[in-house]
Amino acid sequence: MTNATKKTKRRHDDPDAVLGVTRTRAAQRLGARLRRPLFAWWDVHARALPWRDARTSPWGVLVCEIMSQQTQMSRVVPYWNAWMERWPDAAALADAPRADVLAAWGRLGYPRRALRLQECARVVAAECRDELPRDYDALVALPGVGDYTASAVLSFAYGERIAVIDTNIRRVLSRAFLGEESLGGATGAVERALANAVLPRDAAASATWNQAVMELGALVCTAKQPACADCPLRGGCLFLAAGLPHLGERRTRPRQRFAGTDRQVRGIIMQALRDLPEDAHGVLRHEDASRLWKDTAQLDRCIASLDDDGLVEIVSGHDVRLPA
DNA sequence: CTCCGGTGTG
DNA sequence: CACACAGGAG
Repeated sequence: MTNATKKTKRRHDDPDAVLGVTRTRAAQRLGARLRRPLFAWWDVHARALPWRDARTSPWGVLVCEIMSQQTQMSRVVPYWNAWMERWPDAAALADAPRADVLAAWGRLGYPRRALRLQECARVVAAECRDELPRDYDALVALPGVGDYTASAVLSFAYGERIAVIDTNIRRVLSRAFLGEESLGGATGAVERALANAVLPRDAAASATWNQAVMELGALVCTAKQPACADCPLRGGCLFLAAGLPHLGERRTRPRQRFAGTDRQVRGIIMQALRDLPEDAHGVLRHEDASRLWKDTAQLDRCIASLDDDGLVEIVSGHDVRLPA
């Protein structure tokens, strides 16, 4: 899916139109006031993650962001280091066998991300002269790149002034500036407008702001147990002032259990394929696959869905292997 | 809104 | 055991 209609362009970004002039100005004033303590905190507490090295290419930043989708940074670090050494740019990744790409993805989870990353690499290599676009619409049109990832690349790799909105930033901004929890679900117009209202006007400062707010959400302003005593925003945080109302509340109803789901079964199959012995020549025979899961109907359904997703290939009718 | 992995943490 | 985690696509 590469057509431009799959993702909507950013709209409703004008804070005045969504929040009203008064609330917008109040948020801007508070944001300006909190910037200094936040940046001071960032200077001291920012984690020394490898992709924060100034020499990291925009492609390297993109790889990091894709790997980090729904995955903790600490788990990403070793994968990113090995990945960038093996495939330093889009052109290198584009030429790799899909089976190698999926195997290298290892236990990061959501292996479709690996597939999309390679599709993305092929587009960038073939259509963009191996150079990642510096344009929101072009980025968001790439496979596996949504609003968050496009914004993160523009802000962190290119230094453009754009509001980055992820789960951490939503939580921190909603708490500090609105005094309430960010409820689950899609990002609302209010949250988007708020992010734009408090984003520093200066481009360089805006990139630091995005990173610092995100880092604060990861290390201090966490979902369940925020360390308000250690927070650089405590002097102005509306959520703290209100007594942390409804701390940890979510609108989304509890997720389906993992045990017994297709996700677990698919994961087991992918793991078996990654860990196949050498003498298997990359092929998992159906007889061996059926020992991975008791419910044969579910197993076969999952193999079929993995095949549909391009994550496996079915050979000789019912054996399975990673795609070439 | 649902599906899509795997792991650290309380 | 429950739950959150630098989301994206159908």
